[in-house]
Amino acid sequence: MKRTTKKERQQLLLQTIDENPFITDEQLASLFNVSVQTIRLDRMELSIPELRERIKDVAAKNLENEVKSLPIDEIIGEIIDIELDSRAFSIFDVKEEHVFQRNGIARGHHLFAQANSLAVAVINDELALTVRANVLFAKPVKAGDRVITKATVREQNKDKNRTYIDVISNVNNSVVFKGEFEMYRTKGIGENDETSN
Amino acid sequence: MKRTTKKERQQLLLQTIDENPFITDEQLASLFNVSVQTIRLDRMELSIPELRERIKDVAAKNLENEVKSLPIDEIIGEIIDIELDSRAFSIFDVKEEHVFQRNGIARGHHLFAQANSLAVAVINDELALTVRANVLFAKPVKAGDRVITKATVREQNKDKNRTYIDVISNVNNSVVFKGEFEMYRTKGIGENDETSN
DNA sequence: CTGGTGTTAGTACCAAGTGCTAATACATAT
DNA sequence: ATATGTATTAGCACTTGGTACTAACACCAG
Repeated sequence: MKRTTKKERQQLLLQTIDENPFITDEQLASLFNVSVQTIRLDRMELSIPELRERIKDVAAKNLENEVKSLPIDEIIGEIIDIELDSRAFSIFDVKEEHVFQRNGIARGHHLFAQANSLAVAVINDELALTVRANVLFAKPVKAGDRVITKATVREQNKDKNRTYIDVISNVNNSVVFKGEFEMYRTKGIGENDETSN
Repeated sequence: MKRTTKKERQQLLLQTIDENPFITDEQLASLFNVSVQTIRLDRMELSIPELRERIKDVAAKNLENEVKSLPIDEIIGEIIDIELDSRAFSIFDVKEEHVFQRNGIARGHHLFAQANSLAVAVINDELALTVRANVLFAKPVKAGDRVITKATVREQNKDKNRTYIDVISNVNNSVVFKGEFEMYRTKGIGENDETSN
Protein backbone atom coordinates (compact mmCIF):
# COMPACT_ATOMS: atom_id res chain seq x y z
CA MET A 1 0.00 0.00 0.00
CA LYS A 2 1.21 3.50 -0.85
CA ARG A 3 2.43 5.67 1.98
CA THR A 4 0.03 8.48 2.79
CA THR A 5 -0.44 11.06 5.50
CA LYS A 6 -0.86 10.29 9.16
CA LYS A 7 -4.53 11.20 9.09
CA GLU A 8 -5.33 9.01 6.16
CA ARG A 9 -3.37 6.14 7.61
CA GLN A 10 -5.12 6.40 10.94
CA GLN A 11 -8.48 6.52 9.23
CA LEU A 12 -7.63 3.37 7.32
CA LEU A 13 -6.23 1.80 10.45
CA LEU A 14 -9.52 2.20 12.26
CA GLN A 15 -11.37 0.70 9.35
CA THR A 16 -8.93 -2.14 8.81
CA ILE A 17 -8.95 -3.21 12.44
CA ASP A 18 -12.71 -2.95 12.58
CA GLU A 19 -12.99 -5.27 9.60
CA ASN A 20 -10.39 -7.69 10.89
CA PRO A 21 -9.67 -7.44 14.60
CA PHE A 22 -7.24 -10.37 14.30
CA ILE A 23 -4.53 -8.40 12.51
CA THR A 24 -1.17 -7.85 14.29
CA ASP A 25 0.84 -4.63 14.43
CA GLU A 26 3.46 -6.23 12.24
CA GLN A 27 0.94 -7.04 9.54
CA LEU A 28 -0.46 -3.55 9.77
CA ALA A 29 3.01 -2.06 9.54
CA SER A 30 3.79 -3.86 6.31
CA LEU A 31 0.30 -3.10 5.01
CA PHE A 32 0.81 0.64 5.44
CA ASN A 33 4.55 0.55 4.75
CA VAL A 34 5.49 2.08 8.07
CA SER A 35 7.32 0.73 11.08
CA VAL A 36 5.70 -1.26 13.82
CA GLN A 37 6.38 1.62 16.20
CA THR A 38 4.37 3.98 14.07
CA ILE A 39 1.43 1.60 14.19
CA ARG A 40 1.74 1.43 17.96
CA LEU A 41 1.77 5.21 18.22
CA ASP A 42 -1.27 5.34 15.96
CA ARG A 43 -3.12 2.82 18.09
CA MET A 44 -2.27 4.87 21.16
CA GLU A 45 -3.63 8.05 19.68
CA LEU A 46 -6.76 6.31 18.52
CA SER A 47 -6.96 4.28 21.72
CA ILE A 48 -7.23 1.01 19.91
CA PRO A 49 -6.33 -1.85 22.24
CA GLU A 50 -3.77 -4.49 21.38
CA LEU A 51 -4.57 -7.58 19.37
CA ARG A 52 -5.20 -9.88 22.31
CA GLU A 53 -7.52 -7.41 23.99
CA ARG A 54 -9.42 -6.93 20.76
CA ILE A 55 -9.88 -10.66 20.36
CA LYS A 56 -10.98 -10.94 23.96
CA ASP A 57 -13.60 -8.28 23.37
CA VAL A 58 -14.99 -10.09 20.37
CA ALA A 59 -15.04 -13.33 22.33
CA ALA A 60 -16.75 -11.73 25.30
CA LYS A 61 -19.42 -10.29 23.06
CA ASN A 62 -19.96 -13.76 21.70
CA LEU A 63 -20.74 -15.21 25.10
CA GLU A 64 -23.30 -12.47 25.64
CA ASN A 65 -24.87 -13.21 22.31
CA GLU A 66 -25.23 -16.88 23.06
CA VAL A 67 -27.50 -16.03 25.92
CA LYS A 68 -29.21 -13.39 23.86
CA SER A 69 -29.85 -15.17 20.61
CA LEU A 70 -31.40 -18.36 21.89
CA PRO A 71 -34.62 -16.89 23.27
CA ILE A 72 -35.20 -15.08 20.00
CA ASP A 73 -36.01 -18.33 18.31
CA GLU A 74 -37.58 -20.13 21.20
CA ILE A 75 -40.28 -17.86 22.55
CA ILE A 76 -41.14 -14.47 21.21
CA GLY A 77 -42.31 -12.14 23.93
CA GLU A 78 -42.41 -12.67 27.65
CA ILE A 79 -45.53 -14.23 29.04
CA ILE A 80 -46.69 -12.17 31.97
CA ASP A 81 -49.94 -13.85 32.87
CA ILE A 82 -51.64 -17.00 31.78
CA GLU A 83 -54.80 -18.93 32.58
CA LEU A 84 -54.66 -22.16 30.64
CA ASP A 85 -57.44 -22.77 28.12
CA SER A 86 -58.73 -19.30 28.78
CA ARG A 87 -56.42 -16.33 28.20
CA ALA A 88 -52.83 -15.17 28.29
CA PHE A 89 -50.78 -11.99 28.05
CA SER A 90 -47.31 -11.36 26.80
CA ILE A 91 -45.00 -8.41 26.32
CA PHE A 92 -42.60 -7.97 23.46
CA ASP A 93 -40.16 -5.07 23.29
CA VAL A 94 -39.40 -4.19 19.70
CA LYS A 95 -35.72 -3.56 19.13
CA GLU A 96 -33.61 -2.39 16.22
CA GLU A 97 -33.07 -5.95 15.03
CA HIS A 98 -36.79 -6.48 14.52
CA VAL A 99 -37.41 -3.61 12.15
CA PHE A 100 -36.72 -2.91 8.52
CA GLN A 101 -33.59 -0.80 8.29
CA ARG A 102 -35.21 1.20 5.57
CA ASN A 103 -38.17 2.57 7.44
CA GLY A 104 -37.86 1.42 11.05
CA ILE A 105 -41.11 -0.54 10.95
CA ALA A 106 -41.25 -3.95 12.60
CA ARG A 107 -41.27 -6.93 10.29
CA GLY A 108 -44.68 -8.56 10.40
CA HIS A 109 -43.42 -11.98 11.24
CA HIS A 110 -42.22 -10.87 14.65
CA LEU A 111 -45.69 -9.74 15.63
CA PHE A 112 -47.05 -12.94 14.18
CA ALA A 113 -44.48 -14.91 16.14
CA GLN A 114 -45.48 -13.28 19.40
CA ALA A 115 -49.15 -13.93 18.75
CA ASN A 116 -48.55 -17.47 17.59
CA SER A 117 -46.33 -18.27 20.58
CA LEU A 118 -48.99 -16.98 22.91
CA ALA A 119 -51.69 -18.99 21.18
CA VAL A 120 -49.57 -22.12 21.62
CA ALA A 121 -48.85 -21.31 25.24
CA VAL A 122 -52.44 -20.71 26.29
CA ILE A 123 -53.43 -24.19 25.23
CA ASN A 124 -53.16 -26.66 28.05
CA ASP A 125 -51.69 -29.41 25.95
CA GLU A 126 -48.34 -30.98 25.17
CA LEU A 127 -48.88 -30.75 21.48
CA ALA A 128 -50.54 -27.64 20.14
CA LEU A 129 -50.14 -26.86 16.48
CA THR A 130 -51.32 -23.95 14.45
CA VAL A 131 -53.65 -25.05 11.67
CA ARG A 132 -54.81 -21.76 10.29
CA ALA A 133 -54.44 -18.10 11.04
CA ASN A 134 -56.02 -14.92 9.80
CA VAL A 135 -54.07 -11.90 10.82
CA LEU A 136 -54.33 -8.17 10.33
CA PHE A 137 -51.47 -5.74 10.79
CA ALA A 138 -53.51 -2.72 11.75
CA LYS A 139 -50.79 -0.18 12.45
CA PRO A 140 -47.04 -0.05 11.95
CA VAL A 141 -44.96 -0.89 15.00
CA LYS A 142 -41.57 0.78 15.53
CA ALA A 143 -38.40 0.05 17.41
CA GLY A 144 -38.79 0.98 21.07
CA ASP A 145 -42.49 0.11 21.08
CA ARG A 146 -43.71 -2.27 23.75
CA VAL A 147 -46.25 -4.64 22.28
CA ILE A 148 -48.73 -6.05 24.74
CA THR A 149 -50.59 -9.02 23.42
CA LYS A 150 -53.66 -10.78 24.71
CA ALA A 151 -54.81 -14.18 23.57
CA THR A 152 -58.36 -15.29 24.35
CA VAL A 153 -59.73 -18.75 23.83
CA ARG A 154 -62.97 -18.17 21.93
CA GLU A 155 -64.13 -21.69 21.26
CA GLN A 156 -63.19 -25.29 21.91
CA ASN A 157 -64.29 -28.04 19.55
CA LYS A 158 -63.83 -31.35 21.32
CA ASP A 159 -64.77 -33.52 18.37
CA LYS A 160 -62.34 -31.95 15.95
CA ASN A 161 -59.70 -31.32 18.63
CA ARG A 162 -59.64 -27.69 17.68
CA THR A 163 -59.29 -24.57 19.72
CA TYR A 164 -60.05 -21.12 18.33
CA ILE A 165 -58.09 -18.26 19.77
CA ASP A 166 -58.39 -14.52 19.26
CA VAL A 167 -55.25 -12.49 19.66
CA ILE A 168 -55.00 -8.73 19.92
CA SER A 169 -51.77 -6.74 20.24
CA ASN A 170 -51.60 -3.19 21.48
CA VAL A 171 -49.02 -0.45 21.60
CA ASN A 172 -49.98 2.44 23.88
CA ASN A 173 -53.58 1.23 24.09
CA SER A 174 -53.92 1.27 20.36
CA VAL A 175 -54.48 -1.93 18.39
CA VAL A 176 -51.61 -2.79 16.09
CA PHE A 177 -52.35 -6.42 15.33
CA LYS A 178 -55.33 -8.76 15.36
CA GLY A 179 -55.36 -12.44 14.69
CA GLU A 180 -57.61 -15.46 14.74
CA PHE A 181 -55.81 -18.73 15.27
CA GLU A 182 -57.21 -22.20 14.72
CA MET A 183 -55.14 -24.59 16.81
CA TYR A 184 -54.96 -28.35 16.80
CA ARG A 185 -54.49 -30.23 20.03
CA THR A 186 -53.79 -33.93 20.48
CA LYS A 187 -55.54 -34.48 23.75
CA GLY A 188 -59.07 -33.55 24.63
CA ILE A 189 -59.75 -30.67 26.98
CA GLY A 190 -59.03 -31.45 30.60
CA GLU A 191 -57.35 -34.81 30.17
CA ASN A 192 -53.76 -33.79 30.30
CA ASP A 193 -50.71 -35.72 31.36
CA GLU A 194 -49.70 -34.12 34.63
CA THR A 195 -46.20 -35.57 34.56
CA SER A 196 -45.23 -33.28 31.75
CA ASN A 197 -43.64 -29.95 32.48
CA MET B 1 -10.78 -27.41 45.84
CA LYS B 2 -9.92 -30.84 47.18
CA ARG B 3 -7.27 -32.82 45.35
CA THR B 4 -8.65 -35.79 43.52
CA THR B 5 -7.52 -38.31 40.93
CA LYS B 6 -6.15 -37.45 37.55
CA LYS B 7 -9.28 -38.68 35.81
CA GLU B 8 -11.62 -36.63 37.93
CA ARG B 9 -9.44 -33.58 37.60
CA GLN B 10 -9.30 -33.87 33.84
CA GLN B 11 -13.05 -34.32 33.68
CA LEU B 12 -13.53 -31.18 35.73
CA LEU B 13 -10.90 -29.41 33.68
CA LEU B 14 -12.83 -30.02 30.49
CA GLN B 15 -16.01 -28.77 32.08
CA THR B 16 -14.40 -25.75 33.71
CA ILE B 17 -12.71 -24.59 30.54
CA ASP B 18 -15.87 -25.14 28.56
CA GLU B 19 -17.79 -22.95 30.98
CA ASN B 20 -15.11 -20.29 31.11
CA PRO B 21 -12.64 -20.36 28.24
CA PHE B 22 -10.94 -17.25 29.68
CA ILE B 23 -9.30 -19.04 32.60
CA THR B 24 -5.49 -19.25 32.71
CA ASP B 25 -3.39 -22.28 33.62
CA GLU B 26 -2.33 -20.54 36.79
CA GLN B 27 -5.92 -20.02 37.88
CA LEU B 28 -6.71 -23.62 37.04
CA ALA B 29 -3.68 -24.81 38.97
CA SER B 30 -4.76 -23.05 42.14
CA LEU B 31 -8.35 -24.14 41.56
CA PHE B 32 -7.38 -27.82 41.49
CA ASN B 33 -4.49 -27.45 43.94
CA VAL B 34 -1.90 -28.78 41.53
CA SER B 35 1.06 -27.20 39.80
CA VAL B 36 0.82 -25.25 36.60
CA GLN B 37 2.82 -27.99 34.90
CA THR B 38 0.23 -30.58 35.79
CA ILE B 39 -2.44 -28.45 34.22
CA ARG B 40 -0.34 -28.13 31.08
CA LEU B 41 0.14 -31.90 30.90
CA ASP B 42 -3.60 -32.35 31.37
CA ARG B 43 -4.36 -29.92 28.57
CA MET B 44 -1.94 -31.79 26.34
CA GLU B 45 -3.57 -35.12 27.02
CA LEU B 46 -6.99 -33.69 26.46
CA SER B 47 -5.76 -31.61 23.54
CA ILE B 48 -7.15 -28.42 24.95
CA PRO B 49 -5.46 -25.42 23.33
CA GLU B 50 -3.91 -22.61 25.34
CA LEU B 51 -5.89 -19.66 26.63
CA ARG B 52 -5.15 -17.34 23.74
CA GLU B 53 -6.11 -19.93 21.17
CA ARG B 54 -9.30 -20.69 23.04
CA ILE B 55 -10.25 -17.05 23.09
CA LYS B 56 -9.43 -16.75 19.42
CA ASP B 57 -11.72 -19.68 18.67
CA VAL B 58 -14.58 -18.12 20.54
CA ALA B 59 -13.98 -14.83 18.74
CA ALA B 60 -13.77 -16.50 15.36
CA LYS B 61 -17.05 -18.27 15.98
CA ASN B 62 -18.51 -14.90 16.74
CA LEU B 63 -17.58 -13.47 13.39
CA GLU B 64 -19.20 -16.46 11.73
CA ASN B 65 -22.29 -15.94 13.80
CA GLU B 66 -22.51 -12.30 12.87
CA VAL B 67 -22.86 -13.35 9.28
CA LYS B 68 -25.07 -16.20 10.31
CA SER B 69 -27.38 -14.59 12.82
CA LEU B 70 -28.24 -11.45 10.94
CA PRO B 71 -30.10 -13.20 8.15
CA ILE B 72 -32.10 -15.12 10.74
CA ASP B 73 -33.78 -11.93 11.79
CA GLU B 74 -33.48 -10.12 8.52
CA ILE B 75 -34.63 -12.63 5.94
CA ILE B 76 -35.92 -16.06 6.73
CA GLY B 77 -34.95 -18.51 4.04
CA GLU B 78 -32.62 -18.00 1.15
CA ILE B 79 -34.12 -16.46 -1.95
CA ILE B 80 -33.10 -18.56 -4.93
CA ASP B 81 -35.01 -16.89 -7.71
CA ILE B 82 -36.99 -13.72 -8.00
CA GLU B 83 -38.88 -11.81 -10.65
CA LEU B 84 -40.03 -8.57 -9.11
CA ASP B 85 -43.76 -7.97 -8.99
CA SER B 86 -44.32 -11.44 -10.31
CA ARG B 87 -42.95 -14.40 -8.35
CA ALA B 88 -40.14 -15.54 -6.08
CA PHE B 89 -38.76 -18.72 -4.57
CA SER B 90 -36.93 -19.33 -1.36
CA ILE B 91 -35.46 -22.26 0.50
CA PHE B 92 -35.49 -22.69 4.26
CA ASP B 93 -33.74 -25.55 5.97
CA VAL B 94 -35.49 -26.41 9.20
CA LYS B 95 -33.05 -27.02 12.04
CA GLU B 96 -33.34 -28.17 15.63
CA GLU B 97 -33.70 -24.62 16.88
CA HIS B 98 -36.87 -24.10 14.83
CA VAL B 99 -38.88 -26.97 16.24
CA PHE B 100 -40.72 -27.69 19.45
CA GLN B 101 -38.49 -29.80 21.65
CA ARG B 102 -41.47 -31.83 22.65
CA ASN B 103 -42.49 -33.17 19.29
CA GLY B 104 -39.90 -32.01 16.78
CA ILE B 105 -42.46 -30.07 14.75
CA ALA B 106 -41.51 -26.65 13.40
CA ARG B 107 -43.01 -23.68 15.16
CA GLY B 108 -45.54 -22.09 12.86
CA HIS B 109 -44.05 -18.65 13.02
CA HIS B 110 -40.93 -19.77 11.19
CA LEU B 111 -42.95 -20.89 8.20
CA PHE B 112 -44.93 -17.70 8.43
CA ALA B 113 -41.71 -15.72 8.56
CA GLN B 114 -40.34 -17.37 5.45
CA ALA B 115 -43.57 -16.75 3.57
CA ASN B 116 -43.87 -13.19 4.82
CA SER B 117 -40.25 -12.40 3.98
CA LEU B 118 -40.75 -13.69 0.50
CA ALA B 119 -43.93 -11.69 0.05
CA VAL B 120 -42.03 -8.56 1.08
CA ALA B 121 -39.14 -9.39 -1.21
CA VAL B 122 -41.19 -10.00 -4.32
CA ILE B 123 -42.61 -6.53 -4.18
CA ASN B 124 -40.57 -4.08 -6.16
CA ASP B 125 -40.78 -1.32 -3.61
CA GLU B 126 -38.73 0.21 -0.83
CA LEU B 127 -41.54 0.03 1.62
CA ALA B 128 -43.70 -3.06 1.57
CA LEU B 129 -45.80 -3.82 4.62
CA THR B 130 -48.02 -6.72 5.42
CA VAL B 131 -51.61 -5.63 6.00
CA ARG B 132 -53.38 -8.93 6.30
CA ALA B 133 -52.60 -12.58 6.00
CA ASN B 134 -54.60 -15.79 5.91
CA VAL B 135 -52.43 -18.80 6.42
CA LEU B 136 -52.94 -22.52 6.62
CA PHE B 137 -50.47 -24.94 8.15
CA ALA B 138 -51.36 -27.97 6.09
CA LYS B 139 -48.83 -30.51 7.33
CA PRO B 140 -46.31 -30.61 10.17
CA VAL B 141 -42.74 -29.76 9.18
CA LYS B 142 -39.83 -31.40 10.99
CA ALA B 143 -36.18 -30.65 11.62
CA GLY B 144 -34.14 -31.60 8.60
CA ASP B 145 -36.93 -30.74 6.18
CA ARG B 146 -36.13 -28.37 3.35
CA VAL B 147 -39.02 -26.02 2.80
CA ILE B 148 -39.32 -24.63 -0.71
CA THR B 149 -41.61 -21.66 -0.91
CA LYS B 150 -43.11 -19.92 -3.89
CA ALA B 151 -44.73 -16.54 -3.79
CA THR B 152 -46.92 -15.45 -6.68
CA VAL B 153 -48.32 -11.97 -7.19
CA ARG B 154 -52.00 -12.56 -7.83
CA GLU B 155 -53.31 -9.04 -8.07
CA GLN B 156 -52.16 -5.45 -8.00
CA ASN B 157 -54.55 -2.72 -6.92
CA LYS B 158 -53.08 0.58 -8.02
CA ASP B 159 -55.71 2.76 -6.38
CA LYS B 160 -55.42 1.21 -2.96
CA ASN B 161 -51.67 0.59 -3.26
CA ARG B 162 -52.25 -3.04 -2.48
CA THR B 163 -50.65 -6.16 -3.80
CA TYR B 164 -52.11 -9.60 -3.21
CA ILE B 165 -49.70 -12.46 -3.03
CA ASP B 166 -50.24 -16.20 -2.82
CA VAL B 167 -47.59 -18.22 -1.07
CA ILE B 168 -47.22 -21.98 -1.10
CA SER B 169 -44.57 -23.95 0.77
CA ASN B 170 -43.61 -27.51 -0.06
CA VAL B 171 -41.56 -30.22 1.55
CA ASN B 172 -40.80 -33.13 -0.80
CA ASN B 173 -43.40 -31.95 -3.30
CA SER B 174 -46.07 -31.98 -0.69
CA VAL B 175 -47.79 -28.78 0.43
CA VAL B 176 -47.12 -27.88 4.05
CA PHE B 177 -48.19 -24.26 4.12
CA LYS B 178 -50.45 -21.95 2.15
CA GLY B 179 -50.89 -18.25 2.64
CA GLU B 180 -52.60 -15.25 1.13
CA PHE B 181 -50.89 -11.96 1.88
CA GLU B 182 -52.30 -8.51 1.38
CA MET B 183 -49.38 -6.11 1.13
CA TYR B 184 -49.25 -2.35 1.23
CA ARG B 185 -46.77 -0.49 -0.94
CA THR B 186 -45.95 3.21 -0.84
CA LYS B 187 -45.16 3.76 -4.46
CA GLY B 188 -47.29 2.87 -7.46
CA ILE B 189 -46.31 -0.02 -9.65
CA GLY B 190 -43.40 0.72 -11.95
CA GLU B 191 -42.39 4.08 -10.51
CA ASN B 192 -39.54 3.05 -8.29
CA ASP B 193 -36.53 4.99 -7.20
CA GLU B 194 -33.70 3.39 -9.12
CA THR B 195 -31.05 4.84 -6.81
CA SER B 196 -32.10 2.57 -4.02
CA ASN B 197 -30.44 -0.79 -3.58
C1' DC C 1 19.03 28.06 13.20
C1' DT C 2 15.55 26.40 16.24
C1' DG C 3 11.31 23.92 17.21
C1' DG C 4 7.64 20.97 16.53
C1' DT C 5 5.81 16.93 14.19
C1' DG C 6 6.31 12.45 12.39
C1' DT C 7 8.77 8.43 12.12
C1' DT C 8 12.02 4.84 13.26
C1' DA C 9 15.18 2.03 16.20
C1' DG C 10 16.30 -0.18 20.19
C1' DT C 11 16.02 -1.78 24.95
C1' DA C 12 13.82 -3.75 29.05
C1' DC C 13 9.92 -5.93 30.49
C1' DC C 14 5.36 -8.66 30.68
C1' DA C 15 1.77 -12.48 30.18
C1' DA C 16 0.80 -16.79 28.95
C1' DG C 17 2.20 -19.77 27.04
C1' DT C 18 5.43 -24.23 24.38
C1' DG C 19 9.02 -27.69 24.62
C1' DC C 20 12.20 -29.98 26.97
C1' DT C 21 14.95 -32.18 30.81
C1' DA C 22 15.30 -33.67 35.32
C1' DA C 23 13.94 -34.75 39.91
C1' DT C 24 10.76 -36.76 43.16
C1' DA C 25 6.90 -39.54 45.09
C1' DC C 26 4.40 -43.59 45.28
C1' DA C 27 2.44 -47.80 44.11
C1' DT C 28 2.88 -52.07 41.72
C1' DA C 29 5.19 -56.14 39.88
C1' DT C 30 8.70 -59.37 39.89
C1' DA D 1 13.80 -55.45 48.17
C1' DT D 2 14.56 -53.70 44.01
C1' DA D 3 12.90 -52.36 39.53
C1' DT D 4 9.38 -50.28 36.68
C1' DG D 5 5.66 -47.21 35.62
C1' DT D 6 2.69 -43.35 36.43
C1' DA D 7 1.83 -38.87 38.31
C1' DT D 8 3.50 -34.76 39.68
C1' DT D 9 6.58 -30.92 40.16
C1' DA D 10 10.55 -27.79 39.07
C1' DG D 11 13.39 -25.21 36.13
C1' DC D 12 15.13 -23.21 31.96
C1' DA D 13 15.23 -21.49 27.23
C1' DC D 14 12.36 -19.73 23.89
C1' DT D 15 7.99 -17.62 21.52
C1' DT D 16 4.29 -14.03 20.43
C1' DG D 17 2.54 -9.86 20.61
C1' DG D 18 2.57 -6.79 22.85
C1' DT D 19 3.75 -2.12 26.71
C1' DA D 20 6.69 1.63 28.22
C1' DC D 21 10.28 4.24 27.48
C1' DT D 22 14.46 6.63 25.42
C1' DA D 23 17.06 8.27 21.65
C1' DA D 24 17.83 9.54 17.07
C1' DC D 25 16.77 11.42 12.66
C1' DA D 26 14.18 13.84 8.89
C1' DC D 27 11.69 17.75 7.46
C1' DC D 28 9.17 21.75 7.21
C1' DA D 29 7.99 26.35 9.09
C1' DG D 30 8.98 30.50 11.40
